[in-house]
Amino acid sequence: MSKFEMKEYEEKYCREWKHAFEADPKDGADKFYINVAYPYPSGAMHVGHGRTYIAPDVIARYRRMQGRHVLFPMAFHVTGSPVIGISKRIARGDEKTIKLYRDLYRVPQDVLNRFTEPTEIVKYFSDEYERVMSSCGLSIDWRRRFTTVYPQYSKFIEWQYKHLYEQNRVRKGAHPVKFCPQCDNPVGDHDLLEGEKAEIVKYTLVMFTWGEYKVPCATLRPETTYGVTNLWVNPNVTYKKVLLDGEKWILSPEAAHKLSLQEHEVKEEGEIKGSELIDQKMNHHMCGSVPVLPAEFVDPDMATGIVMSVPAHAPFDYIALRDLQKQGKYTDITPIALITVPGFGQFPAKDAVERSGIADQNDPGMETLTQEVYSAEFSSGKMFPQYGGKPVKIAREEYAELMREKYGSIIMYDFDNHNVMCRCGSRVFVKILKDQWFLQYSDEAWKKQIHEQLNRVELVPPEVRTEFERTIDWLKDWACSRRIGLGTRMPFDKNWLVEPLSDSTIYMAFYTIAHKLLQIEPEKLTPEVFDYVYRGEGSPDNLPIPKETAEDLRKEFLYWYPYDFRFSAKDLISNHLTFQLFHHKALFPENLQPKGMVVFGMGLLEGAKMSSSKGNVFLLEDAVRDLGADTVRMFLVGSAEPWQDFDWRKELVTATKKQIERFHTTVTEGNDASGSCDIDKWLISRLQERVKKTDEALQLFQTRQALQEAYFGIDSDLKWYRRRLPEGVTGSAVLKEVNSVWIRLLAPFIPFTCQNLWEFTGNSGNIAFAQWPTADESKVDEPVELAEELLIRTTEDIESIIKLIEIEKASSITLFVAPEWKYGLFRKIANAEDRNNVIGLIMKDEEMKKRGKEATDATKQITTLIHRLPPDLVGLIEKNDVSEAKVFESAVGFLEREYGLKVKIVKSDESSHPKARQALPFKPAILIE
RNA sequence: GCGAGGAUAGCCAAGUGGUCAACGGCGCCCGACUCAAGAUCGGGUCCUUAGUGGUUCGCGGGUUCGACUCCCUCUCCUCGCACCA
Repeated sequence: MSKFEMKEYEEKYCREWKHAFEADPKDGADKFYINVAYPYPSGAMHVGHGRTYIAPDVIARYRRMQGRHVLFPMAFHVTGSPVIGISKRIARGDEKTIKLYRDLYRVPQDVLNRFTEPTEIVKYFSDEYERVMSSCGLSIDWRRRFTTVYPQYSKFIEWQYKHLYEQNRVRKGAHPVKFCPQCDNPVGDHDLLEGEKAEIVKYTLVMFTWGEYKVPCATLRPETTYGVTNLWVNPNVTYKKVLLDGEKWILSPEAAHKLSLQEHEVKEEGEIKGSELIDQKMNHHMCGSVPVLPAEFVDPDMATGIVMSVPAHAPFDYIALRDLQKQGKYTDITPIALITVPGFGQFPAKDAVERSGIADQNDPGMETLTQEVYSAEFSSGKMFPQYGGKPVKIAREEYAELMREKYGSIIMYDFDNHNVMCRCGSRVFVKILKDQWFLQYSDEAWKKQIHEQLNRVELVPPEVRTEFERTIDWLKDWACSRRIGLGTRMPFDKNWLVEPLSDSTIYMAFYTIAHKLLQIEPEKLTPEVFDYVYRGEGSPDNLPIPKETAEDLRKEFLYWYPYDFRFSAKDLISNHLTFQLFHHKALFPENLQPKGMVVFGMGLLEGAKMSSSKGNVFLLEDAVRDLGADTVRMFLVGSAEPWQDFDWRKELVTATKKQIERFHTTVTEGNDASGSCDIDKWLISRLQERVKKTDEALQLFQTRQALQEAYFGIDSDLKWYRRRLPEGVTGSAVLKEVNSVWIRLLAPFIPFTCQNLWEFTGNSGNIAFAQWPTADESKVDEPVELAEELLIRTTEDIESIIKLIEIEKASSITLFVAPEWKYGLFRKIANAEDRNNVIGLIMKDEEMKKRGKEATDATKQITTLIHRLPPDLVGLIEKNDVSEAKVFESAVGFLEREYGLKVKIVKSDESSHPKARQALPFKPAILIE
């Protein structure tokens, strides 16, 4: 088979299969609905995407051949903002982006010019996706293809959110987000140039008063306010006087700006130098009047730029105060302790500093030291009795609340240390987004339902279950509305778009009738229509669509739903895969909930992580063109199980191609064979086991294991088969039977080649619908397999001996077959309760007693042998009465031909040769001389 | 840092208490075919060795007659940690 032919039949079948997998409800058929997370078509498909869709296709094809009525649909997710960014960058002439699309994805220049319009990008790539997916032989019903911005889909989303809203699962809330003022939009971590690990920290502002002014000190530890001895202000900073929500405040300029983004009205009124604040007295209800001390370490860009000092419990404060006191200043200030911590003395901060030997506040160890005291006090600290005596853990929240209620404290958000930059180059701040909509995943009752539901979902591989459980527990409310991007407007608040992950939770239900919905004018798809179709609520009469249409939609939905399995990459467990469980539960009854999920691993390219942005990808289209779709398929599902990471290595893929070619050659050649041979029975017997194992593996989605059996297993059986054929014979008629089974067994993996061979071997029709082979137990012949196993093991022994001796000296092989009494021993030991202590048992036998040492030696050897043989085999040996002598006698011709030596078979008890005594059941003594 | 999963011979990888020196593939080596190369086919591939024995399955301990397999410590890797597909 030349490369040319492989390509040729692949293209031919691709055309023929265009409509082959369109699935309509069929009465009496056992449906199987499988689906995959749809792609976001913003770039070309690479081989990593390939596996995501090929693995489910293999399963779809397997089930179809089993007689299941399979639905495998596909659509495109185009909601969200990435393509908007891409088109902007292309419009702006961004080198990197243009290079990626022009050179790596090979978008023609005229098309690229149109990419300044975001929808053009997804339009172009979704067509490309369909083309490439088809060329891979994916058995998809393409009539159901849609994108998430089709008006009919929007109607579906509106219907869904109307329900969620009515169920009170979508609520308005305010949340702090990372926000870029220049883009005027929240930014996710992937939008950041810098500071990706930055976290939003929630400070409590402790409001000191200074005359008519309020002086906010930001703290993470409001419970320590009783221990404040002074404030710290940076004398070199010029602070602002502002009117914040109508009150006079003093704070750093940066802080003023930050708070203006956090739902506060900030009006600038004037300035005041830090130095002017030094030595002023500030008041707070909880600590009284305290002085302001100078501190250059105070960062105006950190929270409010004014800090309260608790030298008893904060190492930083302690050292700073100590340094000033060393200069003879502020010697009247003494730390005020208010927390006891096991392992520390009266002043934990002082202890920690002295223990660590840190000399000054610029020491890099200060950070760790602070953390140490902070953690110790948080986990095991207790407030002094006069401050309530509660554990810090609890007191902190209580004080924070008290201070917000009584002492004018408010919350301020800021990043922890990091400088955060947007991709646009502008600095990112924390902004409170008000009126944002949230899905109430934090709702305990809802969570409980999902936990219960999860127990009924089949998960592959089973190990991911704990991760799902964790995710459900960990989920908080999810902001489900966006200002910009493509998508559907919230039906109850048209100012917001439904967030991209939030509009992709129940679209598997849309697939079931997508092709029909797309024929209906969107405005007719009212919530009442969907209520009837998807929930069976109301009546099909008086809907905007004809009654028959409504009933037909309802029927088809119920025919396919619930889906049987959903496939997705493992990184979606913590969002999409779990979200969809929540939404299914909210909208559909118990009998329509998801039944199973299969989670994928990631893809590597030559050992390195695949990444489009780094250009480290291999395009699926190129792979199919260069190596053939079947090669790509077989490699992607055969080199690792779906949930394991796979590594696309050119060398291995090329080897896969050769394997397919070998398969093709073997089948083609075997087709002409006729007649029959002794070994036929063995081959057919083995084949049943291969079929069974392949099937078992596929049932568990183990595509790799299935291929091991279906391809390599049968291949290696055939190897032994050919070796055992009489001289000059290349095969027998039995190969036709093997071929027929083999072709069908591999059809889910390499459908093109199998279709070609299917026709070559005289069949017609699409092999995708041919009958899946099943094992025929009546063809399993244990004695024959056992005899062959004995021969295989013996040849291996002979070969290892030949390898070790000087072969030119040898002229004959003698096989000494174990005597009957050793077989008796074998059975006795195999059946013994305790195989390790059988000597006593054996020696009760008078005959064995007479044999003496010979018997004890044999017992030891046989015990070891039994431990070393596969348990199944031990059972078979014991059960079947195979005459070793006969097996070897009939194989003398074969053995003599194999080794070019004279072969003699001798019963060991009829020989006086010392070697003969070594003979064991299933392990003849071998003498080569 | 937290959560989940993982670490097996040159590489990939199977293997969950005795079937294990460890399936299979790749690479490499030898042989057959060929004028030759490639492809294909057969064999070999830890050290030793008449089919045996020894030392191996991230590091270090432990349980057991016996551990790649069970338990503990540590090291390293991958994924996720949210408003993003």
